[in-house]
Amino acid sequence: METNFFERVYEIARKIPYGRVTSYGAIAKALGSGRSARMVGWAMNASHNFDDIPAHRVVNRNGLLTGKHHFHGTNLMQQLLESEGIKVKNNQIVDFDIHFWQPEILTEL
DNA sequence: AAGGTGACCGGCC
DNA sequence: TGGCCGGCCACCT
Repeated sequence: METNFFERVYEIARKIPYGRVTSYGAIAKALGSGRSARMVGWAMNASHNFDDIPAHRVVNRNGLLTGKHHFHGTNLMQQLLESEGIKVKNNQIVDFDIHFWQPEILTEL
């Protein structure tokens, strides 16, 4: 078992419904460590090795597309979100609280 | 083996 | 109002 942490993050990321978004902190909280949001972000960094990870649905608590710079295209992330019916304005998700989806808390795995 | 980094978050000044 | 700092934990050099 190497880096099960990644799999846990991916497990939740994959559960993000279509047209919904979540924050790193929310995923971190789902993992049981609400303050380890950085790890979530880092895990998403490795998500490039997996095509099943909708990293574009994961943004920071501000609903800002902080990780868009890591995508292949500069505005690819925004296009993907808009493609799912999510409006993005100035690199920020409009009505983020509405589209926000909180993953189920994984008490144990 | 130790130190630095990171797609964050929350609090403090 | 906004900028700075600490915390958190895994990965990389």
